[in-house]
Amino acid sequence: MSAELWLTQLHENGYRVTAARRAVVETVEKSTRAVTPLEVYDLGRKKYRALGLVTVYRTLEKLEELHLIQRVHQPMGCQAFISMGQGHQHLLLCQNCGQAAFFEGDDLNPLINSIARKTGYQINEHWLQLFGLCANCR
Amino acid sequence: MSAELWLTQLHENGYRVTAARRAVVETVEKSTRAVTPLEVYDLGRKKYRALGLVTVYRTLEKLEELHLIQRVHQPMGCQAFISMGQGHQHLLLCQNCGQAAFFEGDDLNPLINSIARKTGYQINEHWLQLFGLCANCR
DNA sequence: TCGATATTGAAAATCATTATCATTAAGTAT
DNA sequence: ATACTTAATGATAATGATTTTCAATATCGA
Ligand SMILES: [Mn+2]
Ligand SMILES: [Mn+2]
Ligand SMILES: [Zn+2]
Ligand SMILES: [Zn+2]
Repeated sequence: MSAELWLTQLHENGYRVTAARRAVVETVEKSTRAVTPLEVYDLGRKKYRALGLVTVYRTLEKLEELHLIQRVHQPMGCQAFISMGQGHQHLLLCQNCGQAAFFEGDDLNPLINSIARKTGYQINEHWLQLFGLCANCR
Repeated sequence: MSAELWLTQLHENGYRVTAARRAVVETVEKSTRAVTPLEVYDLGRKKYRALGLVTVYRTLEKLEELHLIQRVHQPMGCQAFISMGQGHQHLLLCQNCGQAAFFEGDDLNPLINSIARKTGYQINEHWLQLFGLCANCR
């Protein structure tokens, strides 16, 4: 559904909407877990047979640049992407099946202020990620 | 200082203490920022001329396995290591010079419990990392 | 001191990612 | 709807980081 929005974003930013990009966008947008370029390639080829792996890399690059997707870091590797959540959200990942859930409501300000005072750092950003087992896998 | 402890750890776990490993250990242990294998190689060769890059990779692998070092994930790349903090600590990294500071005292339990309830996940682990500018760079 | 074998570094092999380039096709202007 | 400019594509080659192989060496317990 929102795949169309992504394609609109691409178009509005001067990029052309092609069959290859459709396949990539639809694949990544609908996934509820982080997908690697190779996974996107395999899944995307079911939608568009001629899709090339190189184009997957290039399209993911553009989607990341437009903040439509984000890179997901995990113990097993950091070359996976998932759609960007709405607003200030973080990820909760299933260690067994990879299922991702977004959450919000973390309030790190007290901690951040305290650390800033103690260390003298100016703190600009934070990464927070939770790992566990989803309802199905636990 | 604590480099000797690391070497002891290696020895106690059945690994031999060699000149190459000394060079790697002393380099990584004293660094206050995350270092890549290539950086360890360059710095380590000043201590032990014959050091090979392959040995750096192999030694880092063992140090990580013994929980003496940890991998550091950053926007620019995830192939860097820094000594493991004492107890439950997280990293605060300078976006300019890479200077790392450890901090503790984060209490995510209320958040984690709340998220667990809402999502049905069993949460086992969390990653938290702060980014900013150190006192020198700000 | 000796000897079994873990470790080493050079070189070759892998593997993921990136660059080239001739061909195709998106999208605007006609 | 057609033509045209040029972004985009995918096959292929190149790159670069990490791993594997392997013969030579060095560690460390006996
Ligand atoms: Mn947050
Ligand atoms: Mn914590
Ligand atoms: Zn799961
Ligand atoms: Zn700094």
